[in-house]
Amino acid sequence: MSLYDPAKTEPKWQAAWDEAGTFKATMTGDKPKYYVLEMFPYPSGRIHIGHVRNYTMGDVIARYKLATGHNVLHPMGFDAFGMPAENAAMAIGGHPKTWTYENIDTMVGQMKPLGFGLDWSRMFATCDPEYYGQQQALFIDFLAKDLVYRKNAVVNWDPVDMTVLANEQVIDGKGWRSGAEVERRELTQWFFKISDYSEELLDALDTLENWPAKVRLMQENWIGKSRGLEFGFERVDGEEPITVYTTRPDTLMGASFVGISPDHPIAKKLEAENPEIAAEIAEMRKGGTTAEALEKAEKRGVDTGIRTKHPLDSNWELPVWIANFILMDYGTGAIFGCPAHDQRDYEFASKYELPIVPVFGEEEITEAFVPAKTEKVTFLRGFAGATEQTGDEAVDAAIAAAERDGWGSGVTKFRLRDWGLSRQRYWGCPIPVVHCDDCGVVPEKKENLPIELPDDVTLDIPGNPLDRHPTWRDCACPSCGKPAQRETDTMDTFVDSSWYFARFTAPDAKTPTDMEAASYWMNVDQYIGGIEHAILHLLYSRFFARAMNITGHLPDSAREPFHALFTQGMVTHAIYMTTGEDGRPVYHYPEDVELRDGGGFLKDGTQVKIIPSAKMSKSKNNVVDPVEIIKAFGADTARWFVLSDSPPERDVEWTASGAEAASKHLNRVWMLCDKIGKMPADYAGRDNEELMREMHKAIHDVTMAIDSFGFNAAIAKLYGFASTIAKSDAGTNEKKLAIKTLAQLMSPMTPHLAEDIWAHQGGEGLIANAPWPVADEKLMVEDSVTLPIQINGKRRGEMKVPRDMPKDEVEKAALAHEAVVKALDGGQPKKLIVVPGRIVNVVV
RNA sequence: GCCCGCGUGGUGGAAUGGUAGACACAGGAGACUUAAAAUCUCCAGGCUUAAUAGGCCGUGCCGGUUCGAGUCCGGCCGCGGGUACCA
Repeated sequence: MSLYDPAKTEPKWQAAWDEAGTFKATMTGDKPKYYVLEMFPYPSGRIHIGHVRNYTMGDVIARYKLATGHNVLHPMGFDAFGMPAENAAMAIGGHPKTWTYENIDTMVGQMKPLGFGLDWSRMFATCDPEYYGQQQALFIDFLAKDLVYRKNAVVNWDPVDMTVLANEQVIDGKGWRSGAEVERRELTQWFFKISDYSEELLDALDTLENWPAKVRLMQENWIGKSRGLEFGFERVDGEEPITVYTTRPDTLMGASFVGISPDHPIAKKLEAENPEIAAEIAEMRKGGTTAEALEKAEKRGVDTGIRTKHPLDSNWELPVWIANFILMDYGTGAIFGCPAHDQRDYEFASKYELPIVPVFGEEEITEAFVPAKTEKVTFLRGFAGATEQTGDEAVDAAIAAAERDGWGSGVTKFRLRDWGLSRQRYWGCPIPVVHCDDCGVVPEKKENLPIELPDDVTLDIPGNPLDRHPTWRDCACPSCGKPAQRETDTMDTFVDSSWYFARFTAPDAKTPTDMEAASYWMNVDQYIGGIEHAILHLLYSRFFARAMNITGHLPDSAREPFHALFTQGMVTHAIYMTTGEDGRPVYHYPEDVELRDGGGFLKDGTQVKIIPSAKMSKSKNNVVDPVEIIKAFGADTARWFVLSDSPPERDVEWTASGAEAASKHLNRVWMLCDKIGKMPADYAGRDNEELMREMHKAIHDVTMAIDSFGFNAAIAKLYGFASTIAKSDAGTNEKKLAIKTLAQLMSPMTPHLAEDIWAHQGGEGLIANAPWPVADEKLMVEDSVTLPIQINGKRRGEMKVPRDMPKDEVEKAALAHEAVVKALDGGQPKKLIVVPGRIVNVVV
């Protein structure tokens, strides 16, 4: 008996696919096209098991679509700019570029043996000058169409290292290297005008029928359309009124104070004039910029001394406070505080002993009362609408009243902010503009692109090396030719990943895209990636597709670039952590940790802290390298194993237990094939009809499962079908057909083994190109079904009846069933429910 | 804090509102073998019972809708993702 040897067969079939150009994407013939894309990886060093899972899913779809007669585009590349390369250069020396390209080589070397059906000829990395040069061209075109502009925005500022920090580099409000308390500081930065598209990006979500509902909901909430009232608080001192925006104008009679952001113009003016307020604002500016940090920070405020008049009662004066929880970039940067019906206002008012006056509900209040706006409440101090009304009705009535009396107007606002793309970092795409003393900010000429990053930089001291490079900044003004200076900010890496899918359609084009290729291949028919990208990456890409359409780089039909989206779950693993001498966490690889006595220990006996179940991430070292499984069992086993058991959309805690069993099963299938190959050609068998029925059921079920991303379900069916073939006493012809069909159904998951079986059974050509089998529904039908019998909803028996037995006969048969007779005890059933082919329920 | 998910045997998980636990892993028993490996067969949610039959309980917790709820609704608890400079 010959054993299946993946180490020999897998490279053989990979070479055969290469030679036949099986996965090279072409636009030829009249076949329909299919573009399947998995989110490209960051080249962190080595691939981990999460990558294997993700790319195997995409490959199953790609191979299945190839077999169902499509021109398939299935490319791969690398999202290669970003902080980890700089961090590596700081930590271990070397150059980000070297580190990145070496990682890419390693990862490609690990991916190729997995046998993915990828068109490798289209591969690129976003740090290739050929790619980012085209990205610079896009930026210049966006600039010309007013899709990019400059404004001030806050960043995390490390006052010791004198550098901007990423949110990830701020730990508990302190800089990760210096340990200094981080401050929020304003810088002039570049922004994409994504907020101009808020309404369109929101409305178009309804057209994305093949996206998960949860992703659409998350984007809807992120865009955050709201209707509210904008109005001015007149100042007692007669200065310009303070304009506020509120989504709860119906609570205006519960107003307790007017709050403004520390970044509000009034606050800034006071900061410059009044040292006490300046000191207080300096305190408020401490800490990082994340929404989480701002929301969780203790409420803090300072009375400006300014007094305003309540719009409904000019004798009612309200104080103006600067409050740390009010954001300048949402609404107008100013609010009125209604502590009775807003949790944050309640905390603030309690702390500073400001009045808390309920508008609806009960007079006595011990916490903020915030019912859903759809709920009906009784108003104690309403000023518009009925006494009893829902929040929504009250808001509408309040806006109508304000508009009627002319002191405010209803407005629609969005939470979505413009996309800040400036990064004060080296390893990113240079922003192609020049600062000229005479001409101002001028875009670079396209013929000068790409503006390449200089190689001769050092990252041993904090800050952006482009700023301190002796010559790189110096250039001629593209407009007047006088000496000028380059922009030293680089682009957010989200820019790189917002159009790579379009570039894959023509990766060598001398313009960002080639319209013919883009029109043929776009949109991505099936996009696959992690749920962690549900908002930012996918929203930015949707914006970019629109911007690229406006600038003539994508057809109208590609404004929504991803036809269908599947979000796979993450592979998680415990994090093993110790604390370094400097007090900062040190993360250890799973293979360096031994688990015993309910704890984890390093080789030197040090106990590690175990943080259970977190997303595999290079920065936490909780990654598992698939190389051991591939070495021990081959690519097919790894592919089969990562798809089996867990539903693809669910997170899965990694464990290798079961990999060996998966390998054994594949071997069993091979031996079954070998055995069938040795059957006498004329053996007639007995179970032919039954085997053919099971085969057609398997074709049907597996096809359905693949179509709906139920890979684990497909694999469960394939286990069953393999076992059916093994046990069946069918004839040689039937068995050969069955094993070839099994191989075809397995081929998207275990392509090498499938090719081998196909060849062994004399299949024509490559199984990768063989047409997908089609189930004959007529051959799937069984004549009888087993109906469970319930009494009062609990299963008490079952009966076997002909599939097409009429309902009244089923009823009769059920009533004659011994369990029913016993339960009725001579009486009549209260109700009898018969669901044909499913169930009988007798209510007694 | 806010937004979005998820929660089923020892484990991964299955189940168009219709027999909860398919299919696997780990485990147990057996067959084959001098032995081991490999392979094959069988058992297996919990409690009750000598065992079987039967009965009771059971899909994070509490409540609701329904002839019938893992599935739908409301409230809680726990875990995960995102939170605009990690990618």
